[in-house]
Amino acid sequence: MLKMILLGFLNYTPMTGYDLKRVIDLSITNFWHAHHSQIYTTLRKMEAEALVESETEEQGDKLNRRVYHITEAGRETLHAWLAEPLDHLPATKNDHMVRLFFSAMRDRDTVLDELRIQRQLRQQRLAHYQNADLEHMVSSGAGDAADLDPAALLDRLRPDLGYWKLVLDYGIAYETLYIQTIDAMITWVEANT
Amino acid sequence: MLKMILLGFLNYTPMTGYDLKRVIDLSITNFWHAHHSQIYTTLRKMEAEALVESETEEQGDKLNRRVYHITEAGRETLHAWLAEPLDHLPATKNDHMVRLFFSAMRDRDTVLDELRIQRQLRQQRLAHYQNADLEHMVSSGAGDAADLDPAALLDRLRPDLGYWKLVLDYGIAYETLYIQTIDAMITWVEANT
DNA sequence: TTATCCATGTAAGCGGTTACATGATTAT
DNA sequence: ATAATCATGTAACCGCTTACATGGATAA
Repeated sequence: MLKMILLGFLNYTPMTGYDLKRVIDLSITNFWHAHHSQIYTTLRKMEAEALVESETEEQGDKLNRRVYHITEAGRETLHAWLAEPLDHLPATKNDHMVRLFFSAMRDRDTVLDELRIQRQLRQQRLAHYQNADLEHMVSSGAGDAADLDPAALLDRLRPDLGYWKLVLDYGIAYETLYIQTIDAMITWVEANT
Repeated sequence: MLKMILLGFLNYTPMTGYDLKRVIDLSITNFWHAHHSQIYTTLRKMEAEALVESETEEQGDKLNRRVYHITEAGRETLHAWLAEPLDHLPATKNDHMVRLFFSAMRDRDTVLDELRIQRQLRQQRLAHYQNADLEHMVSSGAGDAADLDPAALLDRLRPDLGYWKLVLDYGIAYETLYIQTIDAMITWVEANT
């Protein structure tokens, strides 16, 4: 999966591992994440599989940048992956719900504390989503597309913007629901324990 | 995490690895899951850590059942884990949203197919949740609590039932929202691509 | 001057998946 | 007769986290 994500971003423009880490953290971080260590090692594996190639940008006394670009084989792999519709529900994990499941054996106050903390964190994430301005993020170079000027970049990514907004809207709807759910949970715990 | 889940269930009653696999799949499966191979190996590790102990039930020509029970150290570990409120948002992963994010480079029909397939799967899960009858599941021995009769079992698990229902209600609300979101996505794709 | 950003890696180890392997019992 | 359920394991491998390690450039 991470391989496909890296191919997905490299399909826009060549980037370093550092760039990829940043761009993931600025976009799909709440649907997929990876530490830099994993990204660097995965890129090496992908190069061995000929999905990407890299050139080291020599730059004097600074640390060299290793810039990766997607290969034709990489593009094919990416498109093959996207061509086959996902035919099962992605597995979800949610520590908080698991803990809630076992909460009859906990202190009432601990449960309430946890619910309030989670509520606040969800609220923060929601605010972050709501303040996100995709067009601005793209044109200010969040994607950092090499040698293009902001306007040209925005133009090239115009078709993507619609899908990115769909994903963002889902994030907003999800966090909103989660907060409502937590509120109902708090009310129930206060009344029934 | 899996260790805590196993402790959580063993805290109700002693069980085999097979039982634990089944009870997880009947309860929190949509918030956490594990293959039987992982459960068996994890139980062995937990026994080495003295969190659980096991006895092998000899039963003639049938395959022996290895019944695990929680130890005092296990109970302490479980309670310590539950006592500390979760202070960060659990990481989420969602292949479908990641794929949607990259969907500008896909065929319109592939995207729509995928959305419709995902919608159907979500609908099935929702129906499953809506048909779930917690009291019936407990009293008919889904938990399989050893030597207790259904009525006594239900009585003992009465305090848990409230929390289980909260988690179930969240599941219902989540799937409902997801289906609505997919519908909006389908509409958008049909109109704009 | 202190912290953050840029930039890249290695290594140990745990978590988790997939596949292999076996075999009796019970339900359709 | 066939499939599903009960029941337990091993092994290879990949994914992922955590920690270690380094060092220049830039901003507060």
